[in-house]
Amino acid sequence: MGSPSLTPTSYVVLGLVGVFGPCTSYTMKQFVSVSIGYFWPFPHSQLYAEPVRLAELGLLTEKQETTGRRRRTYTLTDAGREALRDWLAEPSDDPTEIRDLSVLKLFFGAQADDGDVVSLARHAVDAHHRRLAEYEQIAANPGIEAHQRKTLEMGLAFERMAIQFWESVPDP
Amino acid sequence: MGSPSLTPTSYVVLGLVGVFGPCTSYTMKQFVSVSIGYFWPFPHSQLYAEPVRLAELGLLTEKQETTGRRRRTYTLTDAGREALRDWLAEPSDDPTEIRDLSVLKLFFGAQADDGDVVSLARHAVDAHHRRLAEYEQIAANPGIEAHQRKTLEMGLAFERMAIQFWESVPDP
DNA sequence: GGGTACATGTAATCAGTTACATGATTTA
DNA sequence: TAAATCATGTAACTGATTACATGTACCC
Repeated sequence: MGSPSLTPTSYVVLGLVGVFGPCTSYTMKQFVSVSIGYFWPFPHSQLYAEPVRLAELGLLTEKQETTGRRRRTYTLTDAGREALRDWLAEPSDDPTEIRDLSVLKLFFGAQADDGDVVSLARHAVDAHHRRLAEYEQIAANPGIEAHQRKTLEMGLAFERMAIQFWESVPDP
Repeated sequence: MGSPSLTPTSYVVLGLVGVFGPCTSYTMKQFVSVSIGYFWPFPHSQLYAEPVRLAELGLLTEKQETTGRRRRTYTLTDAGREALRDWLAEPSDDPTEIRDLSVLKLFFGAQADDGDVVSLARHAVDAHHRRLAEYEQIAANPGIEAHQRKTLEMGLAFERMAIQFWESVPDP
C-alpha cells in the first residue's frame, strides 16, 4: 500500500489541485509565488512537468483545451485525494533544513577578510526586513485560510528571529 | 572574473579544508555530521566526489597514500583559498529556504482528516525538542570557534522558536 | 499595429541522492 | 578468528534547474 515514489513536489501539486479544485499549472504558479514558494521554492517548470507524471500515475486527470491556449486543466482523482490524505496523516520525522547561504558564510567567517562578516550581517538584516515586510503585507489580507495563516505565522516568527540574530552578529 | 560554476557544496568543501588544513573526506564527514550538516545536509558521497572536481579545477591538490587505505588527502591551493575568500566577501542575496515537511503538511492542513494536524504538531514539538537538546550538548563544548558558535546560536534560536510555534498550532 | 508583459510549455543538463560494494580495524 | 563496525569509495539514476522558445493578450 501507499504511494510509490512521490516527492514533496508531487504532494505540493496534489495539495494545490485539492485547494483550488480543477486548475492549470499557471494558476498553481501564481499561488505558489505568494505562499509556499517562500519556504519551499522550486522553478515553475516543475508545475508543468509534475502534473504529467501524476496523471500517468492516475492521481490526477488532465483535460486540454482544443482551442486558443490549449491549456491543460488538472483535477484530483479519488486515488489522488487519498494519496494526499495519507501523506497528511503521517507525521514527518525529517528534520527541518535551513538552507541559508549567509549562515553558511558566517560559519566559515574565520577565514574571511576583516569586515566581510560585518557586511554579511548587515545585508542579512536588510534582506530579512524586506522579507518580513512582504509577509506582513500578505498577512494583512483577512481572507487567508486558517492553516495557511498559521504557516505564514511561522514565517513571520522566523524573520523576526533572524533579524534579531543577525543584528547580534557584529558585536562581540 | 570569478569562479566558474561552483556550488554551495563546493564552498563547503573548500571551507572545510581551510578550517582543518590538509584532510581526508572522512575527516570532513565527521565534522559535518556535528556542525553544518544540521542545517545544510548532504550525503557523504559528495564529500568524496566534490574534492575530485575541485582538484581538477586547481582549487585543491590531492595526495594519495600508496599503502594501506590509500586515502586521499586534500590541501587548499592559493587559487582555492582565494576562491573561498572571494565567495565569503560577497554577501548573499538568496533568501533563506526553510524546507520542513511538517510545515508543508500544515499548509495543506485543511485537507487533512480530523486530528492529523494535532498529531503533526505534537510530533513536531517532540522533534524540535530533541534537536534542541542535541544543539545544547554541542554548545556545552567550550572550545568551539566563535563564528561556528554564532551559527549554532542561530540553530538554538530557531529550535526554540519552532517549539513555541508548534505548541501554538493545536489551539484556536 | 507594434511592443511589452503575461502565459505556457519543452529539452538538455547536472548536481545530488541512492544504492551498492569492499577494505581496514577493532573487539569479543 | 569471526563478527561487527568504521572507513572509503563508485556507479547509476533522476528530480530539479537552466535555458530556450513561442503563443497570446493587452496597452500605447
